[in-house]
Amino acid sequence: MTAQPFPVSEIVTSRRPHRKDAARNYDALLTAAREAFAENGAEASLEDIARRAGVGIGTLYRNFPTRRHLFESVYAGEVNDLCRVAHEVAELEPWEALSAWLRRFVGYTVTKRAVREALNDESEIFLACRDSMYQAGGPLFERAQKSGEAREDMDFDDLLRMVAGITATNFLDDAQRDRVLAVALDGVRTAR
Amino acid sequence: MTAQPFPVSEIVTSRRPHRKDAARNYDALLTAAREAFAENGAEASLEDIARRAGVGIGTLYRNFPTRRHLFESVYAGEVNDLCRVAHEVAELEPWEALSAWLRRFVGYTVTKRAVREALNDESEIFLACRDSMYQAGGPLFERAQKSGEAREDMDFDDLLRMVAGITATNFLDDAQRDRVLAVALDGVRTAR
DNA sequence: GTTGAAGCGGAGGTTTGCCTCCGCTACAGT
DNA sequence: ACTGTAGCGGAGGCAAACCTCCGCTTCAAC
Repeated sequence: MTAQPFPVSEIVTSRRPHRKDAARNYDALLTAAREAFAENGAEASLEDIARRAGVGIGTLYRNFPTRRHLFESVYAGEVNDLCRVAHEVAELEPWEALSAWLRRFVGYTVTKRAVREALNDESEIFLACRDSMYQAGGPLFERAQKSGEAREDMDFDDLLRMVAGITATNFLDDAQRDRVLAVALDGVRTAR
Repeated sequence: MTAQPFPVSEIVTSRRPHRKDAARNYDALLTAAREAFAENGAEASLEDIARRAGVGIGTLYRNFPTRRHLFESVYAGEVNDLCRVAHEVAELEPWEALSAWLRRFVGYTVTKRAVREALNDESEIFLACRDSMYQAGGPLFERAQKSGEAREDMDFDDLLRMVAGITATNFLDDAQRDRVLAVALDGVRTAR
């Protein structure tokens, strides 16, 4: 949520301010935005986000001149986390590592809800974020392919979109989501 | 698009008017709405729909008092079609029948785009539509299960949500969508 | 043809969200 | 402690979409 020394955050447009109160507001906005985007999708009301964060609408616009700036900052934060997780799971067995990482991927609610709208987006930041996420997660998939556990006739982009699509859907409950995801991943796995 | 003698349409709220011009407008609205919903999701502008249909906004509201009436009418039409298709494919081999039906399911763009928002909806009409769709499509799935081609540890609702989720996502192109869908369906199939 | 009623359509009031602007506040450097 | 400036916040103007209402049009029954 705050700054961290990872590739993606360098690119991100708006910088966390230096003054103490301002920095607090910045963080509050990011948190509020993540919540709002998760709840209402990428179209969430900016005024509502400012209200949640307990700041004026002016403050929101100063930190994030456009809705896109805000959205991209939140998105970049999640991508960053995912990149870090990819490093953390690298020591597990191939398939285990991949599916652990995908489970984390599922947990990122902003991306989950908005990825459907944003995944085709051409903006520089989105592309950069996707790149670094693909660089972090892709090897996990390739490793699983090399070890013979993941099928060869699909690529990492296919996989991510599949998982994103499934997790963006409404389910009766979390159990159903997990069940469906497991079925789909069985399709990714080669002969069991 | 117009009236047809199938279960669901009985329940639908708004009736096609008798007068010739009125009936034409009604159909035009339904067509325009389907287009608009497919393009912009369930939040499409009603004024835009009226414009596309070449009628005044007042006419739209007379036929469909609320956005929901309109949406439900379009939805019901697609459900109807799907029910009919289910009968048509009944003579094919079990797995073939199921996947042929699902391919048609994928083609229904309104449902596809909006199902994610609507599939948990509690409205009477939605429930009724889902019921009749499940009654039409469910047997195809059960047949595939009995013949040993579909796994037993998931139900038809799981399957539909999985397919809906995947097809509602953005893909680079249709080829990718088909590829991903095929992978997921491989997960549904039992040992090949 | 006449005529009554069903249907039409869009002007306009209302709401909701976007974004700018500027007088006020409070931080941090000296 | 003082003070310049970065930062605050919300009033208010604008745009978009919603929905109602009512005078005009057009159908179809006779």
